[in-house]
Amino acid sequence: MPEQTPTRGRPTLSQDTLAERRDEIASVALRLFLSEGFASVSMRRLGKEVGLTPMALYRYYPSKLDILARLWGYIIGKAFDRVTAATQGADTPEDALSQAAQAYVSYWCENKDHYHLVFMNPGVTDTDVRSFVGEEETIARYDVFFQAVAKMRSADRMAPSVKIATDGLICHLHGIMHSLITMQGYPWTQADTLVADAVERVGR
Amino acid sequence: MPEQTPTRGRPTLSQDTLAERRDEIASVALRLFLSEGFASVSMRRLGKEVGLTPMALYRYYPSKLDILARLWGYIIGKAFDRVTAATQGADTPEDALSQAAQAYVSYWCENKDHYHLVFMNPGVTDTDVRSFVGEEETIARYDVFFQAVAKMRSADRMAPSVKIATDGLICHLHGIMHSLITMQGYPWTQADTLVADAVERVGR
DNA sequence: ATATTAAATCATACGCGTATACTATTTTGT
DNA sequence: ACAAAATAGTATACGCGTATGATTTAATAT
Repeated sequence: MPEQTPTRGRPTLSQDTLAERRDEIASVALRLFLSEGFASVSMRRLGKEVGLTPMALYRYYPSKLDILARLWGYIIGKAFDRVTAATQGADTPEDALSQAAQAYVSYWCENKDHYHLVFMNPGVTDTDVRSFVGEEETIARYDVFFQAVAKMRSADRMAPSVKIATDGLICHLHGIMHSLITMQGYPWTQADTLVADAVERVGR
Repeated sequence: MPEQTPTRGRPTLSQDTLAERRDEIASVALRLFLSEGFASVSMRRLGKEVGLTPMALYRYYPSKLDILARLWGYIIGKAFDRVTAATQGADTPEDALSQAAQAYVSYWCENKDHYHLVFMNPGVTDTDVRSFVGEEETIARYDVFFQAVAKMRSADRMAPSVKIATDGLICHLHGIMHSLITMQGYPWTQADTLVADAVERVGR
């Protein structure tokens, strides 16, 4: 039953205009969320800035959180732009991985607001995150780390040991970010030392 | 200027009754938050269960989040009860650390709701967290890990290398928990493998 | 006794995200 | 031209956390 379009009645918005308006909303939202914080920007406010009634926004996104989710890809993209840039100047595989890790962690630590937007969000449910992490595009970004680890070990990128080591490293880096950002009262060792330590381990 | 108490007017609640009612509220809140989730339990509902007007709760806690913060110590305590119990049966320092790490991570992974309550909370600000992590009692709990690492290396618990290694380990474990719990769509290596990997590294 | 004072408590109200029910718009079939 | 139909958009309302101001309570000074 291929859900055929009805012959009468107002037609749905074209995919183009739908996408266009979603983009418009997302770009305004990005600006506002970054400058004033996710929680502080209300749907009423966002609607006003975009030129829509608050409820009209729901024609384009099912919830406020979904608007945020749309920005994840963009923000993660920015983080990885810095990561890949950092690997360019490296002359050894070890150095490349080290640079990548430092760049990744320092991006999020320097942009705590981005970190909160992506990793620490209010009421982000499993399915929400799944829809974001599940995006091929986003997963693909993390391949930089797999490549770097594989090259460093002159192993195949698909080798099980590379998978374990890289998953471990990514978790480790996330843990450093998460701990240092969210538990600022604790006397942590400084980030670059922890990252260097984490990377060293991957080299066996 | 020692802020002397006025001679007229209704006296403030005694520290005892204040503490008593705070405890009463906290225990009802714990029950409800665990069974129905933090977000789903409204202050109106909590007030009704405790036998107070919603706004009367604010005489005892400045915000809903502060009620939650009061429960952090309790929940973290439960996690560490399991951690210390796990180290009892161990016969080598290596084994003790391994058991401790596995117990810590599995506690949070098995009690995702507790994890969210403590580590992933909506709108937890820096100062909020500081007030919780800053509590001597909570910080002291983490000493199990420092002790275990020190013993394994036959080093002093205060040695800088022990500090770095243990901070790194704690971050690593937090990262494993955080990543596996919040990004369930990603094909992670399973937790115990990652934890074993993390622990092995601390042993040089 | 009673007025005075300060704390405790409560009632009301605000802006939030958004569910729901309504109106407006735009198309096709007659 | 116009009725019917289906989508786009809007107005209203709900429960939320909680700020604010009014009311009640419990003590002392007269």
